[in-house]
Amino acid sequence: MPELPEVETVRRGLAPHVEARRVERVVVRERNLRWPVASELRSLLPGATVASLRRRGKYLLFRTNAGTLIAHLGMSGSLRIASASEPAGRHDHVDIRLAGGRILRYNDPRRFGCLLWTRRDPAEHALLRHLGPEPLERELTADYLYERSRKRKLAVKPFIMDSRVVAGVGNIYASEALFLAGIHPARPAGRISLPRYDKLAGSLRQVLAAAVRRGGTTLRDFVGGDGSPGYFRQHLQVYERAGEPCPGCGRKLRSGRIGQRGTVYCGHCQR
DNA sequence: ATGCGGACCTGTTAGC
DNA sequence: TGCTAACAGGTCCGCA
Repeated sequence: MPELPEVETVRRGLAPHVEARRVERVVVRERNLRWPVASELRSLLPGATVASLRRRGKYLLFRTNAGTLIAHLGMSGSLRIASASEPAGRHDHVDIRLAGGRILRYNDPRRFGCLLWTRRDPAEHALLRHLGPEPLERELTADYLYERSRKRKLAVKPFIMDSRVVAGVGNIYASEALFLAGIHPARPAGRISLPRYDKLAGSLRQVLAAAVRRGGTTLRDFVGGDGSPGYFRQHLQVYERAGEPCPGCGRKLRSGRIGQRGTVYCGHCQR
């Protein structure tokens, strides 16, 4: 479900509901996520007040006066605001009840997500420490991508999906950005010129920003913090469009597996 | 250091 | 209609 634009959409939807709000109670129904749900959610979070909700890559950071809740939605996770009267359903693993009566509810069928805790600067947490630059910030430059890719034989698609290289880029937006930049997804990262990385950095920024503006991409059931779906799906150029005509040249879009992930591309427009 | 495959889970869909 | 296999938006870990 969630890549950077979806996580940012969730953050924007949730922020007004959680910021400056005190946590009253936490109910953990299923501890077994990717890692066990941090015990601090029950020992330290109740009574704490959320100061801010930030995002780093695909991680959501709920900063409180007692520490920071680090949340990742994995592949199928969601966080939404529920009313106190809504009964918990299947896969509703954690409820965080807020002052005012509403509930921040974590649901995750596949349980690839996580809810962790740190009392220190979250940027220094082991999971965040090695994250690459934010693609929507100025720190992601063509020079940076060019330097990091030298001598790398890895295909460019898994290269830009590596969170240590760039934070927050998943399968959908990697596919889309490479199409926009006219770069073949299987091309070795180290065999791409500086000008082409300039194009790619621009394409990444463009596609991610456009997706954020439209509330992300809803493939199955993604909904933002306010419950509405994302509307970027209809703007996808190649993802989910294998066999359809390329928007650029009209030839059939091809599909294959690159770096163990399904990949759609145009064999003519992308080199 | 790099790159690959496996692992964690459930749900949906395609194919027989 | 029903069973099975493949695949799905993520990413860490261990091994070669």
